[in-house]
Amino acid sequence: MVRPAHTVRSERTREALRRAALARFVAQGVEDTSAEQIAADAGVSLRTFYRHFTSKHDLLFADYDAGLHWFRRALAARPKGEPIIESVRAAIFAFPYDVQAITQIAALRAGALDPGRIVGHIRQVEADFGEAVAERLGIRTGAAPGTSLAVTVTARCIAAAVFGAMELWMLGNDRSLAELARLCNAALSALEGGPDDAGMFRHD
Amino acid sequence: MVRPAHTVRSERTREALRRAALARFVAQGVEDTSAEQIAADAGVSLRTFYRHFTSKHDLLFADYDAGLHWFRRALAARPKGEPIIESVRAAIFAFPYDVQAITQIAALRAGALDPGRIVGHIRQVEADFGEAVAERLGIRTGAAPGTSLAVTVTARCIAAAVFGAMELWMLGNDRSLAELARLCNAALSALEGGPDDAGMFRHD
DNA sequence: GCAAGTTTTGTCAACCTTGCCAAAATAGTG
DNA sequence: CACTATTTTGGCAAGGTTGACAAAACTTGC
Repeated sequence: MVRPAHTVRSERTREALRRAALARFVAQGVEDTSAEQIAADAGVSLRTFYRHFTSKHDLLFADYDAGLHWFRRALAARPKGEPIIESVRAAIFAFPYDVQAITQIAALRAGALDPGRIVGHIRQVEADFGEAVAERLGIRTGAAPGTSLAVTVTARCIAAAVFGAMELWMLGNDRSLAELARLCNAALSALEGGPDDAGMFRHD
Repeated sequence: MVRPAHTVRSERTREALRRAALARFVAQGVEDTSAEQIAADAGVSLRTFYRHFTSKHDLLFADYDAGLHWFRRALAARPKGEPIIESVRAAIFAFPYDVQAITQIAALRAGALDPGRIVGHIRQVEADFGEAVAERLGIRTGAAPGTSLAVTVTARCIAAAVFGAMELWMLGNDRSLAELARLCNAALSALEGGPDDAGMFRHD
C-alpha cells in the first residue's frame, strides 16, 4: 500500500479524518464508531481512510508513534560516549509530555478496545522503542538486525523498564510528571543495579 | 465468543481443521489459503473454523501457546526458594523441543505472514511468558496485575532475554539444541551480571 | 493556459472476523 | 427408550481490511 504523506492536500485529509474520528470516539465510543462514519464525516471514501490509517485503532496510537519518532532523534543527539541508560533517561526526561492528551487517549483505549488488540499495539510500540535503543547501542555492526545477543537483550530490557514504568504510571492515581519521572528513574536504576535494587534478578 | 474445547467431537473438529490448514499452508502458502478453504477441507462451516481458532494466523502459533502452558506448569513445579532465573533456566532446559516442527512452522511464518502481524503475535506470546514469570515471582501480593515495578520489570527482562535468544537461534545456522541452550544461558547469565557480562547496561 | 507526469482519491471485489439466533448433535438421567 | 440440558454447529448479516485499476486533482515545464 502507498501511504499518502507528501502534499498539503493529503495532510488536510489526514487531519480531517483524525478530527472526525476523535469526535465520534468521544461521543459514541470507539467500538460503536464505524470506519465508514469517520470517512463520511471527513468527506472522503472508506478506502481513503485506510490509506491514511492502517486501522481504526491505529488512530489511538498516532501520538505514541509520533513520540517514538521524537525519542529516536533525541537519542541520536546524545553524546557518543554516554552510557546507554543515561542517554535513555535524558531523552525520556526531556520529552514534551501532553498529560491531558495522554489521559484522554488512555481513557478511550481503556473503555473501548478489546484488551488483546490494545496490548498487542502497545507491545509493538515497545518493540520499536527497543529497536531504537538497540540502534543507538550501535554495537550492531551493520550485520543483520538482531545479530548480537547482548545488544538485543540490553535494549529490550531498557524498553521493558521504561514501558513498565509508564504503564504503572497510567494505572496509578498520581499522574504528575514528577511521579512519571520517579517511576522511570526507579526502573532504570534497577537495571543498573543501583544500591537499592541490586540483585533484582536474584529475588526469590 | 464461546470456544468449544470440551467434548470428543470438538477435539476431532479441531484436529481436522489443523490438519487441513497445515496441508494447504504447505501446498500453497499461508496468504493464498483462505479460511473458507480450510473449513471446507475439514468439512465444517466457516463460522466453526473461527470458533476453534481466533484467526487464520492463530494456527501458526498453536505450538507456541501449548509450549507456554507447559512452561507455566514447569515453573510452578520449581522449589519455592530458588532464584527466579534458576527456575526459568531449569524450565527452559527441560522443555521437550520438537526441532522439526519448530523449523517447519518458522518457515511458514517467515514466508507467509506480513511482518507486522507475526511480530505482534510473537510479542504477545513473549508478554504472556513474562506474565508467567511475574506470577511465579509471587511478590505480586494479590494486588492488581502490574502493581509492583520491580516484579514487572524483572519478569519482562527475563522474557526479553529468553525470546531474544530464541529468535537469534532461529535466525542462525546452528539449530541444534546445544546451541539454543548456549544462547539462553548466555542471555540469562547476562541478566544475573555474571563475571563475563557485568555492566551490560553500562555499555557505550 | 496546456500537455505530461505524479499524487491522491474512488470504486469494486474479495477476504477476514465476529455477534446473534436457531438447528443439530451429544450427554445425562430416569 | 424418552426427555431434558448442554454443547457444538450453521447461517446470516455487519463491519474491518486490502489489492487492483481507473478517474480526478495537483505539479511542473513550456
